[in-house]
Amino acid sequence: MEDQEIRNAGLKVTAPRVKILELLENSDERHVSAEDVYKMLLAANEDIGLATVYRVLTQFEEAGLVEKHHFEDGYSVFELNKGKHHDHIVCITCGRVEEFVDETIEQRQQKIADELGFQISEHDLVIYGKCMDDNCDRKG
Amino acid sequence: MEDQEIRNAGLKVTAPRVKILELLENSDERHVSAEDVYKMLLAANEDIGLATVYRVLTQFEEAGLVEKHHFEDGYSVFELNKGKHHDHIVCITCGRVEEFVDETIEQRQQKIADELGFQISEHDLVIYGKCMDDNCDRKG
DNA sequence: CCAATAGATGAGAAGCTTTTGCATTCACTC
DNA sequence: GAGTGAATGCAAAAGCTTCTCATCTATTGG
Repeated sequence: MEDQEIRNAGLKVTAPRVKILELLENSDERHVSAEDVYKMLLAANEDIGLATVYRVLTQFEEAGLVEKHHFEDGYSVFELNKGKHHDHIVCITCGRVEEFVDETIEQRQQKIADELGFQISEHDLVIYGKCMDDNCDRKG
Repeated sequence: MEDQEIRNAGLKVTAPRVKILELLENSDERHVSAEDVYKMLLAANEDIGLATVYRVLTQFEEAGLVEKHHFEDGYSVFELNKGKHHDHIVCITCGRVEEFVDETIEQRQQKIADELGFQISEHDLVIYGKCMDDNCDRKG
């Protein structure tokens, strides 16, 4: 049940929070923007304001339920925190996002951070490129 | 002379363009925002509008004179293109940016991109962490 | 089960960075 | 040096996100 997750986060169990969490858990698309969530809610006939979507997503992030990423698009995307760490590769043309994990890179990153005096607490690595998808022109 | 670089980029040699390029070349800070540039121009008693700063920086980027990065701050930063590729590690607290190059990571990235069907034409890798700088609290 | 209260919500306004429209000004060509 | 197309400054607008505030609701205790 989503209720408990929300309660554990120290938040009241309200309709918007439950609906948004359900949505994130059932969405085909793992990486969604606040606007995406808002549109999905409208499509599901839920009367939830965009401001609330932003507020709830931010609270979920603070509670560790979701992760927020910026990428180079001008807006933020959120994804359900699945516990295991992973990095992202983002298509600069169509916005497609793939996840990956590479132990070698992890280790090198750690080494570089150590050398430069950085503590990778909020670990977040993004590669940007161009994907070879057939319909790689506009987001779809 | 900056004039030739600007001319080579297919742009008219105007005061704003020369001033901004000079500024980028002489600034202590390699990674500056449009706002930073604008403020530096004001400080130098140059009467150049913010819109022009954005336009010029964008043109410089298209011409390959500078590189633009977003990082997770809400605004973009620009740096003079020094030709040699490098990646960035950014402090999520104070915004400090360090550059690094790691051949192993380069190779692994290439491999990952290949496997996932991405072509790394616009190569851009960013690590986010927390730096251990003494005055790591607010940008400065 | 109801009242009290701290917190949550919706709608719109506001904030920030970046872009655009337009009249004026300027760099380059002849 | 005049003509022309590009460049500039200003203000307005756009796009994403946050804030304000009056209203409403989940939770707690009686």
